[in-house]
Amino acid sequence: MVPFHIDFVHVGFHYGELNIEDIMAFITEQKRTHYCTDLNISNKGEEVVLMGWIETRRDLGSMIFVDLRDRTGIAQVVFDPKLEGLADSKDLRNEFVVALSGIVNPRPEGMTNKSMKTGEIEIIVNKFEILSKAQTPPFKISDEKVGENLRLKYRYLDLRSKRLQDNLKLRHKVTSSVRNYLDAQGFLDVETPILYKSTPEGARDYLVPSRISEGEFYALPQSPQTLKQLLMIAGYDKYYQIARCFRDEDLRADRQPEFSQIDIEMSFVDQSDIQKMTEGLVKTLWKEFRGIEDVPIASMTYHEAMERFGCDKPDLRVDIELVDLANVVKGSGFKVFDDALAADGAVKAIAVSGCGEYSRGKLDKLTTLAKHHGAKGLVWIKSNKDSGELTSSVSKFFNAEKLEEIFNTVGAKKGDGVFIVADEYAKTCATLSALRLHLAKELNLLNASEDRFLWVTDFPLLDYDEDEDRWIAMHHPFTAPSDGDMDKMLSGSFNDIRKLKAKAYDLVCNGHEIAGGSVRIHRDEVQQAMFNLLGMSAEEIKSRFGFFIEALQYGTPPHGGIAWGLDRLIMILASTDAIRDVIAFPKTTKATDLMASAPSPVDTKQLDELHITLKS
RNA sequence: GGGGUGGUAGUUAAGUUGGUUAUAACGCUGGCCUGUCACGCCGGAGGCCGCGGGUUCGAGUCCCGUCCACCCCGCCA
Repeated sequence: MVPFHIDFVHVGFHYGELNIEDIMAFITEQKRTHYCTDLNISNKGEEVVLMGWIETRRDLGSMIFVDLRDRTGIAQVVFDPKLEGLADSKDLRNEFVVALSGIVNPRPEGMTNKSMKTGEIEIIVNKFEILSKAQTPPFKISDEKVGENLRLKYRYLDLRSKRLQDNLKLRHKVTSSVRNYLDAQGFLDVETPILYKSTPEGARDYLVPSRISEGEFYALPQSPQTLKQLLMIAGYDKYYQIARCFRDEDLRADRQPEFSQIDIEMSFVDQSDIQKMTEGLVKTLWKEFRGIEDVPIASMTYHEAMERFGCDKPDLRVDIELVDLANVVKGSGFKVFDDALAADGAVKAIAVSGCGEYSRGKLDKLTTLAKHHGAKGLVWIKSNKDSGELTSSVSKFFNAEKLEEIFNTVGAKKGDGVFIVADEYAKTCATLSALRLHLAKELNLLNASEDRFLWVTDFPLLDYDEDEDRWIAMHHPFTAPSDGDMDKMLSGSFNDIRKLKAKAYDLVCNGHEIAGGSVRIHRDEVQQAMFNLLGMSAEEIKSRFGFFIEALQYGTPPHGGIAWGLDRLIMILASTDAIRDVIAFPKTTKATDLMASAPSPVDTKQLDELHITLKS
């Protein structure tokens, strides 16, 4: 007798009603022969054993149809409750778990269901057992309209849905394919620690207090960056890992606090070798999962991307580009434009078809959007779609000819709207880039049926951090400067620190950065110079990265690598726009787990062991 | 840290200028039904209108605060 005792009563039924001996007898004697969707007309007449969940039941009195669901999908099973041993079929409810045996039967003439994979057959049940009852679920598994907070709380129910099962199956297949690709090229899968060292450069770390070393902390890795470089120093040459990474920053639709990277590093290579290897992987994946032979991958420099799209990860599915108006509006006497140009800023514009008829209200909304991105305002010119007559928010300042000239310079046509931003270069770019994407979505100008890849290369080496009043690494502090800039960096003999370029590259797909990498610094004096540029004292360098600088001195091969955002990759392949849809147990935008209620308070005893006292 | 959208039955939503007992569909539940597949038919139960204040004779509705979810900015090398 197997112990079977649950001492609480659920609404509507009691678990004790189930006979555990019958249950165990059934699953001991009757092994599952098929998954639901394995079955088709060729199995006609076979006796099969299925196990799964009740998706729906249709009780017609002396005949009960049940859609049985398992990992593969759904098959219709038919009960006659008058038959011996089948009376309990009257009690079946949604999400009950059952085991059954029956005969595969072609459905009667005219009764097939073409929308179902198994719609030509049904299983006539001759024996079954309820293995587990279920409370009425808080939502129907197949209901796609249910709010996400409820689905996150009952994630294990939502995971039963076809949508999430398909996504997780896809994820499995993609990672398998990635592993096969890299394995075939001689890459070695090496695991690196999750408990590691805090390197407060870049994202905020998740910290783990040490019990044994009082007052000291581990950090969860933001990426295995230094570790994989150490593996190169150790001679492992070609490394990869599907690595879990952690960043304690605010979340977005495509950002989770813990996520997976396809982390890759290679020795004795230059940038083009890494790009070639990456392109091979893209093409392999897109062939396998999209059926596209030799998917094209464009390339442009960071500078070009900013000039043309105002963004370092442009979505090329949107056919709108930024146009520089400096030459056209220079000395126009319009203060907003003149001031921006005088302050070394920019005046740029986009032309958008279909905006010529935008109402004042809509234009005001766009102005608000522009202000949210830091611009002081938004200048618009719109063109009547019939007459082509121009109206503008700045018609007081420009005569008709000048407006016409601006309109034409931007490449606008009859019925288009032109939007102009004059501000600091970065703000101008950011605003128009956001506007470009917003309008493309609003006006359905985005060709969602194709994926557009783009390499963005030649990133600046450094970026200025206004808050901290210092230079920070644009990619990360291990990124090598471009060949021409190496000596300048070492000698400090550069005129403009902004102009130093990095051997860094991002792979962009549909406006998502799906992979990013760089050739690394492999000489310790260069690495030292880099840390110096970042304003780190000798002491800081030693305590944070001393081990790494030292390691560089023991024979470091030239090396570089790339890391893919695995979740974003799957997201694109699954055609969803939320990263939560491709992660089994995701967190909310406040980084909590609604199902398990994590994070949560802990016992004082636990805190004591960790030598931690909470403020207040 | 800032901005936006939403929160009404188990679910999804409606709820008018503040005014009787807060609606509907689905789900749940009892009954009937041999070809359903969004089964159908007849009946029933089900509400702290997110939470806390306030205004008012009267608040789901107006005001203030707060919590939660989602989207965006900052942030995310």
